[in-house]
Amino acid sequence: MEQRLAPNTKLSEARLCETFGVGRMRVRRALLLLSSQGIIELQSNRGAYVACPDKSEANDVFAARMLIEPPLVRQLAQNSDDCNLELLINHIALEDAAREKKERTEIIRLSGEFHTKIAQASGNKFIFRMMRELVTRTSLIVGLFGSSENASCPDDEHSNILKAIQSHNPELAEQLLISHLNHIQSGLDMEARQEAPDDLATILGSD
Amino acid sequence: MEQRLAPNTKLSEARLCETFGVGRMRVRRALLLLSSQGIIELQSNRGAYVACPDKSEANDVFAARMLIEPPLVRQLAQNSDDCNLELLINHIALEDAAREKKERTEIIRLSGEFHTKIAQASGNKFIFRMMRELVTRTSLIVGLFGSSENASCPDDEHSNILKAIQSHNPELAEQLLISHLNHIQSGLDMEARQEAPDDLATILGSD
DNA sequence: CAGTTCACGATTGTTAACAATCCTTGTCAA
DNA sequence: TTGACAAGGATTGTTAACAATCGTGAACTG
Repeated sequence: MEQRLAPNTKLSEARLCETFGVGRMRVRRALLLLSSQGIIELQSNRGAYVACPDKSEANDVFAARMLIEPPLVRQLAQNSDDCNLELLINHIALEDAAREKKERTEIIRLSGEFHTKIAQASGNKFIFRMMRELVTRTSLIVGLFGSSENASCPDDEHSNILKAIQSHNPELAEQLLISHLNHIQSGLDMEARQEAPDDLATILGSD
Repeated sequence: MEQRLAPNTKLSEARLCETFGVGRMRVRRALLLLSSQGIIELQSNRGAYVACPDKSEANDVFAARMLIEPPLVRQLAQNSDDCNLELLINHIALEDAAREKKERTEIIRLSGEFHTKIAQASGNKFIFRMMRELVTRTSLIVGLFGSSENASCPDDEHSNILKAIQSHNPELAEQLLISHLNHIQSGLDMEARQEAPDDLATILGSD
């Protein structure tokens, strides 16, 4: 989920209608759904604006992830057969390929997706949903506060985390993930929020 | 959030319209929101049915809560001043009062609310939202699989948990909460799902 | 009698017109 | 010049009619 729309951008119904060639009803339904996920904010009689998380919200997101993800990875390292991990193994391959081809857009997308796939590998539907929301929100935040170069997760930390999981080393896996999250968070500049490029492209995956 | 509607009950738009005296648009919007929270299930061209979690989903819910809630309570016991806990203290008073008056409905409602207030006391918006969804889903499950007598959380376990938090005893608080969740889960009969009373009353709090 | 088909009623999905609200802009007065 | 105010346009919220889909039951056929 890449950052294509600047926060606070207004999403007018009419514009979305013609952009996607779809009726107003569909657009309004999509906007309602997006607002329920906190991706946009609906203001009564005023329209929809893409969410603009502030410093405090950013901290909350990372605190929530810090609460959930480490024990999740630990648990995964404890009791997971290679069958469950196939998803993650394939994912790392995709990430490597994208990094080799220097497809920046794809790298960013996959970088977030890795974390949702960790949740998916747990096989728990609710944990998956929670993590997906948190990762989406993290993408928004990184797009807002992130320094331009390390917008993606640094280097091959993902790969190392997976290796720790595969070798059934819960402590290491957990520790690596904690470091990883800290790296992401410390790569943010909480003061000067930069304007992201206003692109207006394909967000709203399925209406 | 009490159980007033049997799972798999169909919610027809027309019926909801006249029940709540509101236009079809409002109803549809509410249904979409409820479905996004997993409370109901929307089937295309067929209508809305209240969700009917199965055994596996029930396990997932408790697993997710087991992952999140214990460290949350531990954390709360570590760094919380009495100011943050005022919410919980007042809540326990409400529970006691309701239990004294034997207001069964109110007891059940407050019993779930205690757990969302724990999340609220953390001050983290996202954790609060996650916990609220999990508690709602737990209510559905308890209504489905719960033995009739212990539909609410047993006795004064809530009160003991709060005391452990107030006395800054993280280990005890965490342990009490784990036991508490286990009690709730073990009070369920996963085999014969009983039909809940079909009442049709005020769900859909705010349209 | 069992099974299939078709038509009708009921319900949901969609569209378009209408109402209400908000924002802008132009005007006027201090 | 600046501020308040009002009119107009633009945008969102709502309603009601229409279209599409689904379930049911009767009629028909083997």
